[in-house]
Amino acid sequence: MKLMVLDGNSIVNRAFYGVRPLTTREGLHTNAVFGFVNILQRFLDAENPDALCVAFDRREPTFRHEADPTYKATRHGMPEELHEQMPLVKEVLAAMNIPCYSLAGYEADDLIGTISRRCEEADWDCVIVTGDRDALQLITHRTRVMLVSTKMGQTVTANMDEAAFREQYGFPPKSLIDCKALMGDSSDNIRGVAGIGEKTATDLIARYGTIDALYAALPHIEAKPAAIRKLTEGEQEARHAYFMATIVTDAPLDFRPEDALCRPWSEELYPLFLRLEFTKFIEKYHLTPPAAEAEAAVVEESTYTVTVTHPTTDDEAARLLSQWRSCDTVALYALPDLSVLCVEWEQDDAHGLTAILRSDRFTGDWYALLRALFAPEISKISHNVKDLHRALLQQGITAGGFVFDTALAAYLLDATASSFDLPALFAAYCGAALPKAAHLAAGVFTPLEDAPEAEASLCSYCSAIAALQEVLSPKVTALGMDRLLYDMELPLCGVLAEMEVSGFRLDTAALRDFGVTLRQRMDALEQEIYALAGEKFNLNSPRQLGAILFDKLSLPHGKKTKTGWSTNADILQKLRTEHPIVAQVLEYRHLSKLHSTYAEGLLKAVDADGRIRTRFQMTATATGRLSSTEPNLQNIPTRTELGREIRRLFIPARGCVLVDADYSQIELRILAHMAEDKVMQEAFVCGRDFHSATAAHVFHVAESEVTSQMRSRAKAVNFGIIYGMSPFSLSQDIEVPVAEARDYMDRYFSTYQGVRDYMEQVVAQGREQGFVSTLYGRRRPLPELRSSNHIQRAFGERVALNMPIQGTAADVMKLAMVRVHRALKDERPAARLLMQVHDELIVECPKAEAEAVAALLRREMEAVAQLRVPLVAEAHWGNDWLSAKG
DNA sequence: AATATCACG
DNA sequence: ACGTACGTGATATTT
Repeated sequence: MKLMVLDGNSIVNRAFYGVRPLTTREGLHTNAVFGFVNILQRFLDAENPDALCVAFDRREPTFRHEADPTYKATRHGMPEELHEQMPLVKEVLAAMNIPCYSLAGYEADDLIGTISRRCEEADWDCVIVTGDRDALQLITHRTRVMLVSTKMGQTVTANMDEAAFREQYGFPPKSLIDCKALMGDSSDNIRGVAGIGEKTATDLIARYGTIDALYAALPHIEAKPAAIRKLTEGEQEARHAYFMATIVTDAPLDFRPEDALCRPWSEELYPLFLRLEFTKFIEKYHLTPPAAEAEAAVVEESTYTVTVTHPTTDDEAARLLSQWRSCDTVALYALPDLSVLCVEWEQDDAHGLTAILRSDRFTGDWYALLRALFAPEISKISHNVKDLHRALLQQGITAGGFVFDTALAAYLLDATASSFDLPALFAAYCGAALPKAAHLAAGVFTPLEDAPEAEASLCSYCSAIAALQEVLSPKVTALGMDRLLYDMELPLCGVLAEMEVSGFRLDTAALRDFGVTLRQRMDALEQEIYALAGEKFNLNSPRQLGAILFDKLSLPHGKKTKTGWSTNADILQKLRTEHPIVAQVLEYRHLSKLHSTYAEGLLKAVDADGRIRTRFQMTATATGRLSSTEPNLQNIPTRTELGREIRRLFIPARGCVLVDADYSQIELRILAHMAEDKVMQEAFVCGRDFHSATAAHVFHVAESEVTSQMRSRAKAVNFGIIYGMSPFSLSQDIEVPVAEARDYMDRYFSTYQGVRDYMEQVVAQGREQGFVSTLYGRRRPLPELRSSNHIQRAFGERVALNMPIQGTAADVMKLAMVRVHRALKDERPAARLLMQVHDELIVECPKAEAEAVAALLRREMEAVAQLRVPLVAEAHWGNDWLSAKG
């Protein structure tokens, strides 16, 4: 039999500092609980013990404190965010039916010592899980310690048994107490023998085993006279330290190993994890609501859901449509291909009327039904409205009347949430789980009548949309985000859907050729590299490359990664002069990226009509930006000559041109506006080139005197400011000493004092409010700003500086897209928006309209906002993306 | 599934 | 004494 015992305080501590801050939507900190459950689960899986328990310290003083008031006096108490999580950890353990022990006057260590001895007496094995090396003294032939530590942000464990201990220390585990008696322990504030450190102590104990033996032999031991004197003078301290460092193994604890035998988890775990928003765990362990609760839900549902109808004829549909037109709103849930629709609405105080419409069972005109349902006259709330818009557009229907989107609302409330799918939102905001998505399982909805669980889950998803809207919409209003939702995000859905459907034409033949050329050059380089290395290896494996560069060729290595020495471009760039192989590798990497991601990658995504269609994600970023996936068209190369060749292959439809418009320095302009920095605003109002103007100010020269180096450094600082840089990171970027970088920053801030004050203010306000926000009220929660971990706090500060700027720019662009779309529809209906790349829009239009469309783009983009500096957009056009960029 | 690298704004 | 810019997504390798 085997028992596992955890040092609760030690593991919770590690979890707290190891896991980034997590809070529930209510603001409850949960990172330590999360990390604790993770660690616990990991060891349960690995050890599979028969019994399990956890020991905790008490807050009151122990017998050691009574013996010595200075014991642990240098420790500071735990931070509040950690403290508030201790009861939660214990709640979790209680719900898992895992016994917890603590005892007045004793530390967790003493209980663990006692528990391990009781195990041994009962002929059980014992595994101790802790991060505290002190526990190693408890190792015996039956007791092991799993020592948890953090290496490079990764939790690693060392399995310490008698052999492993002896190998590391050179003496038996019990002698660890003797060793500590001599060297002391600074973390517990135990002094030990003055002047004896780790080295001497380990050495002496390895030779004599115990302090008793050492002191008995003291007069004639082999050691420096100074050491002997120190030992003689320090004997009393040594005896005291021995007492302090000894873990008690016979505490008066009411415990037998059988008491801790593993039992099944209780039903309380589900509601608890739901409250902590640990939906990942709920899924992983397949937790389900307690039976009583499930019953209640069924009862509630049966009184709530009055009727489910299955209209199949035009007449039935027409009756429903007229009802829906008179409704305030209807909730709508649809399968991705619109083959099944579920509508829920209220009428005359009857709740939860539900209709399920199936294209395969519908005898009337399904297309006409779609047109009518998605006309603006029916106000609809749904989840992922953009995707509905797109599905409808593919059937030739331009939808209207979407008045709410549960995913977008939840995104506005907390853009950092990990998931915005319906079950996750329902769990977080309605506190209950949605039944399994049986209606989404392949083929289930064909015989719907024979699959009642599929129909039930379909209805409950639709119901969840209605329920979520009730909860979310007042929250959105309360946080002042109505404009963001109703005037920005919702109108954008239709615009993005059209862009996704339009796609971007690609010169596929030329792309194929380009890929072949790249492949040939890669093959040649590969051979040269193997020749230089003197052997063949996998060039795409950073690990194998590292072995060649740093082991075989013994080039100087820079940074370490988790698996070896870093071989990234920064490092290789610095090694360029060391060996000819380096430049070849860099060249190979460059070609290989273009080949696999762009040549091959894009070809795989081209549709039959020669156009490539991305998907815009509206809820992916923490700042409010869009993202582009499958394929990502927001990272098409532009920085190298060869890379730009890819852009040349993005072309307009026949008879058309591409018009490309981008905002000039939008983020810096927004900074000048938000910081109300008069000097920076001035530079934008009259300045021709903002980076030169900055350089002139910072270096105290006339703008005509600015050299290209001065300008490029000023530019680096300008960008760094937006990212919340430190002198160190600036120095890395522009490759100057840290002191010089600091000097630039000092000068920058004395030039732009408004920016300096703004930066202080935005961090302070973020810390107080717990979030930062854009000009339009978009928020990002920032629990990191209150973290007691300085690395996390520093990260929070950089984010606090960046998000309002990046996010405001994203807001401006979203408004611009809605305006541009509307203006094009009104004035240039033959033109269409194709792409957005954060500060850039691409439109495809008839050749003859290029100039007019360019003017329209500039006009609409600049008119979005009236800032204290001009908002400037530039537009060019051409026969491919590269030339259209101007 | 995690890691390293590199493409973009 | 730390560890280093913000925000993304795709690919290939390795576990």
